[in-house]
Amino acid sequence: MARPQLTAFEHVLLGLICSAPSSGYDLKRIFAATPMGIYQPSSGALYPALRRLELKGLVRAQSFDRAAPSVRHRRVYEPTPMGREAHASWLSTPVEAATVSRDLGLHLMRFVMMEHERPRGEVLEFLHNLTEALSAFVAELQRYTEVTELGAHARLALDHGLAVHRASLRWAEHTIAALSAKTPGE
Amino acid sequence: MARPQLTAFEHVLLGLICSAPSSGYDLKRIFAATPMGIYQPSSGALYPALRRLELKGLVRAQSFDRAAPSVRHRRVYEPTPMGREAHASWLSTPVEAATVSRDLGLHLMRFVMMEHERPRGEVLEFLHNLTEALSAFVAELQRYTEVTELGAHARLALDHGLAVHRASLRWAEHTIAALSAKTPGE
DNA sequence: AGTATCATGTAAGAGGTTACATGATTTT
DNA sequence: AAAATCATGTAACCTCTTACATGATACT
Repeated sequence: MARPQLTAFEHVLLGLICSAPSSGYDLKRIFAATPMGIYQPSSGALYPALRRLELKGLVRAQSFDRAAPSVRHRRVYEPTPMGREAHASWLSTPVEAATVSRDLGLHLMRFVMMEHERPRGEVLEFLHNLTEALSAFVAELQRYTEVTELGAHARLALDHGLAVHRASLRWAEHTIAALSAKTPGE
Repeated sequence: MARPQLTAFEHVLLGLICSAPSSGYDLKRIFAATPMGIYQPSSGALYPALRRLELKGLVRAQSFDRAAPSVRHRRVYEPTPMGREAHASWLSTPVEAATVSRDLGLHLMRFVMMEHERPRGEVLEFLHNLTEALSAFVAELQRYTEVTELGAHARLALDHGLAVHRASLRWAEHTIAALSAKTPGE
Protein backbone atom coordinates (compact mmCIF):
# COMPACT_ATOMS: atom_id res chain seq x y z
CA MET A 1 0.00 0.00 0.00
CA ALA A 2 1.73 3.16 -1.20
CA ARG A 3 1.69 5.85 1.49
CA PRO A 4 -1.53 7.61 0.60
CA GLN A 5 -1.46 11.39 0.93
CA LEU A 6 -3.95 12.96 3.28
CA THR A 7 -5.80 16.23 3.24
CA ALA A 8 -4.98 18.86 5.85
CA PHE A 9 -8.18 18.01 7.66
CA GLU A 10 -7.35 14.31 7.75
CA HIS A 11 -3.88 15.08 9.09
CA VAL A 12 -5.36 17.15 11.88
CA LEU A 13 -7.87 14.43 12.75
CA LEU A 14 -5.15 11.81 12.78
CA GLY A 15 -3.07 14.05 15.04
CA LEU A 16 -5.91 14.49 17.49
CA ILE A 17 -6.54 10.75 17.55
CA CYS A 18 -2.83 10.16 18.16
CA SER A 19 -2.91 12.46 21.16
CA ALA A 20 -5.98 10.69 22.58
CA PRO A 21 -8.30 7.97 21.25
CA SER A 22 -11.48 9.76 20.23
CA SER A 23 -14.89 9.26 18.70
CA GLY A 24 -16.25 11.51 15.97
CA TYR A 25 -18.34 13.30 18.52
CA ASP A 26 -15.32 13.88 20.77
CA LEU A 27 -13.48 15.46 17.87
CA LYS A 28 -16.46 17.63 17.06
CA ARG A 29 -16.46 18.96 20.60
CA ILE A 30 -12.74 19.63 20.44
CA PHE A 31 -13.23 21.78 17.35
CA ALA A 32 -16.15 23.56 18.97
CA ALA A 33 -14.21 24.36 22.15
CA THR A 34 -10.99 25.39 20.45
CA PRO A 35 -10.21 29.17 20.39
CA MET A 36 -13.55 30.12 18.84
CA GLY A 37 -15.14 27.86 16.31
CA ILE A 38 -12.99 29.18 13.48
CA TYR A 39 -13.56 25.90 11.75
CA GLN A 40 -16.54 23.77 12.64
CA PRO A 41 -16.52 20.53 10.65
CA SER A 42 -19.92 19.24 9.63
CA SER A 43 -21.00 15.66 10.18
CA GLY A 44 -20.88 15.19 6.44
CA ALA A 45 -17.19 16.09 6.48
CA LEU A 46 -16.13 14.51 9.74
CA TYR A 47 -17.54 10.99 9.66
CA PRO A 48 -16.55 10.20 6.08
CA ALA A 49 -13.04 11.54 6.81
CA LEU A 50 -12.71 9.16 9.75
CA ARG A 51 -13.86 6.29 7.55
CA ARG A 52 -11.24 7.23 4.99
CA LEU A 53 -8.53 7.16 7.66
CA GLU A 54 -9.78 3.75 8.74
CA LEU A 55 -9.86 2.50 5.16
CA LYS A 56 -6.27 3.63 4.70
CA GLY A 57 -5.27 1.64 7.75
CA LEU A 58 -4.18 4.66 9.79
CA VAL A 59 -6.78 4.36 12.54
CA ARG A 60 -8.82 1.53 14.00
CA ALA A 61 -12.22 1.70 15.68
CA GLN A 62 -13.50 -0.09 18.72
CA SER A 63 -17.26 -0.11 18.55
CA PHE A 64 -17.69 -1.08 22.17
CA ASP A 65 -15.98 -0.31 25.45
CA ARG A 66 -14.73 -3.44 27.13
CA ALA A 67 -14.97 -1.73 30.52
CA ALA A 68 -18.59 -0.64 30.36
CA PRO A 69 -20.86 -2.99 28.46
CA SER A 70 -23.83 -0.65 28.31
CA VAL A 71 -22.19 2.37 26.70
CA ARG A 72 -23.87 4.25 23.97
CA HIS A 73 -23.16 3.35 20.39
CA ARG A 74 -19.91 5.09 19.56
CA ARG A 75 -16.87 4.33 17.47
CA VAL A 76 -13.70 5.24 19.35
CA TYR A 77 -10.73 5.55 17.02
CA GLU A 78 -7.17 4.67 17.91
CA PRO A 79 -4.11 5.15 15.72
CA THR A 80 -2.48 2.08 14.18
CA PRO A 81 1.33 1.88 14.12
CA MET A 82 1.14 3.01 10.50
CA GLY A 83 -1.05 5.92 11.59
CA ARG A 84 1.44 7.02 14.23
CA GLU A 85 4.17 6.83 11.66
CA ALA A 86 2.21 8.92 9.16
CA HIS A 87 1.48 11.49 11.86
CA ALA A 88 5.12 11.73 12.94
CA SER A 89 6.16 12.10 9.35
CA TRP A 90 3.62 14.91 8.86
CA LEU A 91 4.96 16.73 11.91
CA SER A 92 8.44 16.52 10.46
CA THR A 93 7.49 17.91 7.07
CA PRO A 94 9.65 20.96 6.27
CA VAL A 95 8.04 24.39 5.86
CA GLU A 96 7.99 25.42 2.23
CA ALA A 97 8.73 29.09 1.61
CA ALA A 98 6.37 29.26 -1.37
CA THR A 99 3.31 28.33 0.66
CA VAL A 100 4.20 29.57 4.13
CA SER A 101 1.57 32.31 4.06
CA ARG A 102 -1.24 30.06 2.86
CA ASP A 103 -0.41 27.26 5.29
CA LEU A 104 0.53 29.32 8.33
CA GLY A 105 -2.46 28.16 10.37
CA LEU A 106 -1.65 24.56 9.58
CA HIS A 107 1.98 25.01 10.58
CA LEU A 108 0.87 26.45 13.91
CA MET A 109 -1.33 23.41 14.39
CA ARG A 110 1.65 21.19 13.70
CA PHE A 111 3.67 23.19 16.20
CA VAL A 112 1.05 22.57 18.88
CA MET A 113 1.02 18.85 18.15
CA MET A 114 4.82 18.62 18.27
CA GLU A 115 4.77 19.16 22.03
CA HIS A 116 5.65 15.90 23.78
CA GLU A 117 5.80 14.13 20.42
CA ARG A 118 8.97 15.47 18.84
CA PRO A 119 12.31 16.25 20.51
CA ARG A 120 13.07 19.88 21.30
CA GLY A 121 15.83 19.93 18.69
CA GLU A 122 13.37 19.16 15.96
CA VAL A 123 10.92 21.76 17.22
CA LEU A 124 13.67 24.37 17.09
CA GLU A 125 14.61 23.23 13.63
CA PHE A 126 11.00 23.66 12.58
CA LEU A 127 10.93 27.17 14.00
CA HIS A 128 14.18 28.10 12.27
CA ASN A 129 12.71 26.73 9.08
CA LEU A 130 9.57 28.81 9.62
CA THR A 131 11.64 31.91 10.33
CA GLU A 132 13.52 31.54 7.09
CA ALA A 133 10.37 30.97 5.08
CA LEU A 134 8.66 34.00 6.63
CA SER A 135 11.74 36.15 6.08
CA ALA A 136 11.77 35.18 2.42
CA PHE A 137 8.09 35.92 2.09
CA VAL A 138 8.38 39.31 3.77
CA ALA A 139 11.38 40.20 1.61
CA GLU A 140 9.50 39.26 -1.53
CA LEU A 141 6.47 41.31 -0.52
CA GLN A 142 8.74 44.24 0.27
CA ARG A 143 10.44 43.98 -3.09
CA TYR A 144 7.07 43.80 -4.81
CA THR A 145 5.87 47.00 -3.16
CA GLU A 146 9.01 48.80 -4.28
CA VAL A 147 8.98 47.60 -7.86
CA THR A 148 5.27 47.84 -8.62
CA GLU A 149 3.04 50.77 -9.34
CA LEU A 150 0.03 50.47 -7.08
CA GLY A 151 -3.19 52.23 -6.11
CA ALA A 152 -3.38 53.76 -2.66
CA HIS A 153 -5.61 51.04 -1.23
CA ALA A 154 -3.61 48.24 -2.83
CA ARG A 155 -0.48 49.66 -1.24
CA LEU A 156 -2.20 49.86 2.12
CA ALA A 157 -3.39 46.26 1.79
CA LEU A 158 0.17 45.16 1.09
CA ASP A 159 1.28 47.10 4.15
CA HIS A 160 -1.19 44.96 6.06
CA GLY A 161 0.36 41.80 4.68
CA LEU A 162 3.81 43.04 5.62
CA ALA A 163 2.68 43.96 9.13
CA VAL A 164 1.08 40.63 9.95
CA HIS A 165 3.86 38.53 8.49
CA ARG A 166 6.46 40.57 10.35
CA ALA A 167 4.44 39.89 13.48
CA SER A 168 4.55 36.16 12.69
CA LEU A 169 8.28 36.41 12.13
CA ARG A 170 8.84 38.19 15.44
CA TRP A 171 6.76 35.53 17.15
CA ALA A 172 8.86 32.75 15.64
CA GLU A 173 12.10 34.44 16.72
CA HIS A 174 10.78 35.10 20.19
CA THR A 175 9.57 31.52 20.47
CA ILE A 176 12.96 30.14 19.46
CA ALA A 177 14.50 32.22 22.22
CA ALA A 178 11.93 31.10 24.77
CA LEU A 179 12.31 27.39 23.97
CA SER A 180 16.09 27.57 23.76
CA ALA A 181 16.28 29.20 27.16
CA LYS A 182 14.39 26.33 28.79
CA THR A 183 17.25 23.88 28.41
CA PRO A 184 20.72 25.48 28.17
CA GLY A 185 22.22 22.95 25.77
CA GLU A 186 20.16 22.28 22.65
CA MET B 1 -34.88 36.32 -9.97
CA ALA B 2 -34.06 36.36 -6.27
CA ARG B 3 -30.65 37.87 -5.63
CA PRO B 4 -28.53 34.75 -5.86
CA GLN B 5 -25.68 34.57 -3.37
CA LEU B 6 -22.20 34.26 -4.77
CA THR B 7 -19.08 32.49 -3.56
CA ALA B 8 -16.12 34.57 -2.43
CA PHE B 9 -14.34 33.70 -5.65
CA GLU B 10 -17.29 34.82 -7.76
CA HIS B 11 -17.47 38.09 -5.86
CA VAL B 12 -13.81 38.76 -6.53
CA LEU B 13 -14.19 37.93 -10.22
CA LEU B 14 -17.20 40.21 -10.48
CA GLY B 15 -15.23 42.97 -8.77
CA LEU B 16 -12.34 42.63 -11.17
CA ILE B 17 -14.71 42.70 -14.15
CA CYS B 18 -16.36 45.82 -12.71
CA SER B 19 -13.02 47.57 -12.50
CA ALA B 20 -12.20 46.64 -16.12
CA PRO B 21 -13.89 44.42 -18.72
CA SER B 22 -11.83 41.26 -18.85
CA SER B 23 -11.59 37.85 -20.44
CA GLY B 24 -10.93 34.71 -18.44
CA TYR B 25 -7.34 34.78 -19.53
CA ASP B 26 -6.96 38.40 -18.43
CA LEU B 27 -8.22 37.45 -14.99
CA LYS B 28 -5.85 34.51 -14.84
CA ARG B 29 -2.92 36.81 -15.52
CA ILE B 30 -4.13 39.22 -12.84
CA PHE B 31 -4.10 36.43 -10.26
CA ALA B 32 -0.70 35.27 -11.44
CA ALA B 33 0.83 38.76 -11.19
CA THR B 34 -0.73 39.68 -7.86
CA PRO B 35 1.58 39.67 -4.77
CA MET B 36 2.80 36.11 -5.29
CA GLY B 37 0.50 33.51 -6.66
CA ILE B 38 -1.09 32.87 -3.26
CA TYR B 39 -4.14 31.74 -5.09
CA GLN B 40 -3.90 30.56 -8.66
CA PRO B 41 -7.33 29.62 -10.00
CA SER B 42 -7.36 26.67 -12.38
CA SER B 43 -9.17 26.77 -15.69
CA GLY B 44 -11.65 24.33 -14.31
CA ALA B 45 -12.55 26.81 -11.58
CA LEU B 46 -12.29 30.04 -13.54
CA TYR B 47 -14.27 29.45 -16.72
CA PRO B 48 -17.24 27.74 -15.10
CA ALA B 49 -17.36 30.53 -12.50
CA LEU B 50 -17.58 33.13 -15.28
CA ARG B 51 -20.36 31.14 -16.93
CA ARG B 52 -22.22 31.07 -13.64
CA LEU B 53 -21.94 34.84 -13.32
CA GLU B 54 -23.22 35.15 -16.87
CA LEU B 55 -26.08 32.76 -16.19
CA LYS B 56 -27.05 34.79 -13.15
CA GLY B 57 -27.21 37.88 -15.32
CA LEU B 58 -24.39 39.70 -13.54
CA VAL B 59 -21.98 39.85 -16.44
CA ARG B 60 -22.33 39.79 -20.21
CA ALA B 61 -19.81 38.56 -22.77
CA GLN B 62 -18.86 40.02 -26.11
CA SER B 63 -17.39 37.24 -28.16
CA PHE B 64 -15.87 39.58 -30.72
CA ASP B 65 -14.24 42.98 -30.69
CA ARG B 66 -16.12 45.45 -32.85
CA ALA B 67 -12.92 47.45 -33.34
CA ALA B 68 -10.69 44.66 -34.62
CA PRO B 69 -12.47 42.00 -36.65
CA SER B 70 -9.59 39.53 -36.68
CA VAL B 71 -8.99 39.24 -32.94
CA ARG B 72 -8.45 35.91 -31.36
CA HIS B 73 -11.36 34.00 -30.00
CA ARG B 74 -11.95 35.47 -26.58
CA ARG B 75 -14.94 36.22 -24.42
CA VAL B 76 -14.60 39.65 -22.84
CA TYR B 77 -16.92 40.06 -19.88
CA GLU B 78 -18.61 43.29 -18.86
CA PRO B 79 -20.77 43.84 -15.81
CA THR B 80 -24.51 44.29 -16.30
CA PRO B 81 -26.31 46.95 -14.24
CA MET B 82 -27.43 44.15 -11.96
CA GLY B 83 -23.84 42.99 -11.69
CA ARG B 84 -22.63 46.46 -10.69
CA GLU B 85 -25.34 46.59 -8.11
CA ALA B 86 -24.41 43.20 -6.67
CA HIS B 87 -20.77 44.26 -6.52
CA ALA B 88 -21.53 47.55 -4.79
CA SER B 89 -23.71 45.71 -2.33
CA TRP B 90 -20.91 43.24 -1.62
CA LEU B 91 -18.47 46.07 -0.97
CA SER B 92 -20.93 47.55 1.51
CA THR B 93 -21.43 44.33 3.44
CA PRO B 94 -20.63 44.90 7.13
CA VAL B 95 -17.74 43.05 8.77
CA GLU B 96 -19.03 40.35 11.08
CA ALA B 97 -17.11 39.98 14.31
CA ALA B 98 -17.67 36.22 14.42
CA THR B 99 -15.88 35.59 11.12
CA VAL B 100 -13.41 38.48 10.93
CA SER B 101 -10.41 36.22 11.39
CA ARG B 102 -11.47 33.69 8.78
CA ASP B 103 -12.43 36.32 6.22
CA LEU B 104 -9.67 38.84 6.82
CA GLY B 105 -8.09 38.31 3.42
CA LEU B 106 -11.42 38.78 1.73
CA HIS B 107 -12.08 41.98 3.65
CA LEU B 108 -8.72 43.33 2.53
CA MET B 109 -9.68 42.50 -1.03
CA ARG B 110 -12.89 44.43 -0.55
CA PHE B 111 -10.93 47.35 0.86
CA VAL B 112 -8.75 47.44 -2.26
CA MET B 113 -11.79 47.39 -4.52
CA MET B 114 -13.49 50.19 -2.60
CA GLU B 115 -10.97 52.68 -3.93
CA HIS B 116 -12.67 54.95 -6.48
CA GLU B 117 -15.88 52.94 -6.10
CA ARG B 118 -17.15 53.91 -2.68
CA PRO B 119 -17.06 57.31 -1.00
CA ARG B 120 -14.39 57.94 1.60
CA GLY B 121 -16.98 58.08 4.34
CA GLU B 122 -18.04 54.53 3.64
CA VAL B 123 -14.44 53.35 3.50
CA LEU B 124 -13.83 54.88 6.91
CA GLU B 125 -16.99 53.26 8.20
CA PHE B 126 -15.74 49.93 6.92
CA LEU B 127 -12.41 50.43 8.68
CA HIS B 128 -14.11 51.39 11.93
CA ASN B 129 -16.25 48.29 11.57
CA LEU B 130 -13.15 46.19 10.99
CA THR B 131 -11.44 47.75 13.99
CA GLU B 132 -14.33 46.86 16.25
CA ALA B 133 -14.52 43.31 14.96
CA LEU B 134 -10.78 42.81 15.41
CA SER B 135 -10.88 44.31 18.89
CA ALA B 136 -13.65 41.93 19.86
CA PHE B 137 -11.75 38.98 18.43
CA VAL B 138 -8.53 39.94 20.22
CA ALA B 139 -10.40 40.44 23.48
CA GLU B 140 -12.03 37.03 23.16
CA LEU B 141 -8.72 35.34 22.43
CA GLN B 142 -7.17 37.12 25.38
CA ARG B 143 -9.98 36.01 27.64
CA TYR B 144 -9.64 32.45 26.38
CA THR B 145 -5.94 32.35 27.22
CA GLU B 146 -6.64 33.57 30.73
CA VAL B 147 -9.50 31.19 31.47
CA THR B 148 -8.19 28.02 29.88
CA GLU B 149 -5.59 25.55 31.00
CA LEU B 150 -3.24 25.05 28.07
CA GLY B 151 -0.08 23.22 27.07
CA ALA B 152 3.04 25.29 26.48
CA HIS B 153 2.86 25.03 22.69
CA ALA B 154 -0.87 25.73 22.58
CA ARG B 155 -0.27 28.86 24.63
CA LEU B 156 2.50 29.95 22.30
CA ALA B 157 0.27 29.35 19.28
CA LEU B 158 -2.42 31.51 20.83
CA ASP B 159 0.23 34.17 21.43
CA HIS B 160 0.84 34.03 17.71
CA GLY B 161 -2.84 34.59 17.00
CA LEU B 162 -2.90 37.51 19.39
CA ALA B 163 0.21 39.03 17.84
CA VAL B 164 -0.99 38.90 14.24
CA HIS B 165 -4.49 40.13 15.02
CA ARG B 166 -3.09 42.99 17.07
CA ALA B 167 -0.95 43.83 14.06
CA SER B 168 -4.09 43.84 11.89
CA LEU B 169 -5.80 46.06 14.42
CA ARG B 170 -2.90 48.53 14.49
CA TRP B 171 -2.94 48.58 10.71
CA ALA B 172 -6.65 49.38 10.64
CA GLU B 173 -6.23 52.21 13.15
CA HIS B 174 -3.24 53.59 11.31
CA THR B 175 -5.11 53.40 8.02
CA ILE B 176 -8.09 55.27 9.44
CA ALA B 177 -5.72 58.01 10.53
CA ALA B 178 -3.99 58.11 7.16
CA LEU B 179 -7.21 58.30 5.16
CA SER B 180 -8.81 60.81 7.52
CA ALA B 181 -5.80 63.08 7.20
CA LYS B 182 -6.12 63.24 3.43
CA THR B 183 -9.27 65.35 3.53
CA PRO B 184 -9.65 67.47 6.68
CA GLY B 185 -13.42 67.19 7.01
CA GLU B 186 -14.77 63.65 6.92
C1' DA C 1 7.99 24.82 -40.26
C1' DG C 2 8.08 24.35 -35.48
C1' DT C 3 7.51 26.08 -30.94
C1' DA C 4 5.54 29.08 -27.56
C1' DT C 5 1.82 31.56 -26.08
C1' DC C 6 -3.02 32.82 -26.20
C1' DA C 7 -7.52 31.21 -25.02
C1' DT C 8 -11.26 28.43 -23.72
C1' DG C 9 -13.10 24.54 -22.31
C1' DT C 10 -14.51 19.52 -20.52
C1' DA C 11 -14.33 15.03 -17.69
C1' DA C 12 -13.37 12.50 -13.63
C1' DG C 13 -12.90 12.45 -9.03
C1' DA C 14 -12.43 14.31 -4.42
C1' DG C 15 -14.23 16.64 -0.64
C1' DG C 16 -17.12 20.04 1.55
C1' DT C 17 -21.91 22.02 3.01
C1' DT C 18 -26.65 21.75 4.07
C1' DA C 19 -30.28 19.26 5.40
C1' DC C 20 -32.36 15.34 6.77
C1' DA C 21 -32.76 10.70 9.15
C1' DT C 22 -32.35 7.74 13.00
C1' DG C 23 -32.19 5.99 17.39
C1' DA C 24 -30.36 5.72 22.24
C1' DT C 25 -29.80 7.96 26.57
C1' DT C 26 -30.17 11.57 29.94
C1' DT C 27 -32.45 15.39 31.95
C1' DT C 28 -36.58 17.95 33.39
C1' DA D 1 -43.83 11.84 29.17
C1' DA D 2 -41.41 15.29 26.76
C1' DA D 3 -37.34 17.56 25.55
C1' DA D 4 -32.49 17.91 25.14
C1' DT D 5 -28.33 15.85 24.07
C1' DC D 6 -25.43 12.08 22.48
C1' DA D 7 -23.91 9.85 18.36
C1' DT D 8 -23.55 8.44 13.73
C1' DG D 9 -24.67 8.59 9.32
C1' DT D 10 -26.65 9.48 4.31
C1' DA D 11 -28.26 12.11 0.04
C1' DA D 12 -28.22 15.94 -2.96
C1' DC D 13 -25.72 19.47 -4.53
C1' DC D 14 -21.84 22.44 -5.37
C1' DT D 15 -17.23 23.77 -6.35
C1' DC D 16 -12.53 22.80 -6.68
C1' DT D 17 -8.28 20.28 -8.58
C1' DT D 18 -5.96 17.68 -11.95
C1' DA D 19 -5.41 16.45 -16.34
C1' DC D 20 -6.48 16.49 -20.83
C1' DA D 21 -8.29 18.47 -25.32
C1' DT D 22 -8.51 21.82 -28.84
C1' DG D 23 -7.42 25.29 -31.85
C1' DA D 24 -5.73 29.99 -33.23
C1' DT D 25 -2.04 33.20 -33.48
C1' DA D 26 2.72 35.00 -32.79
C1' DC D 27 7.51 34.32 -32.74
C1' DT D 28 12.07 32.43 -34.54
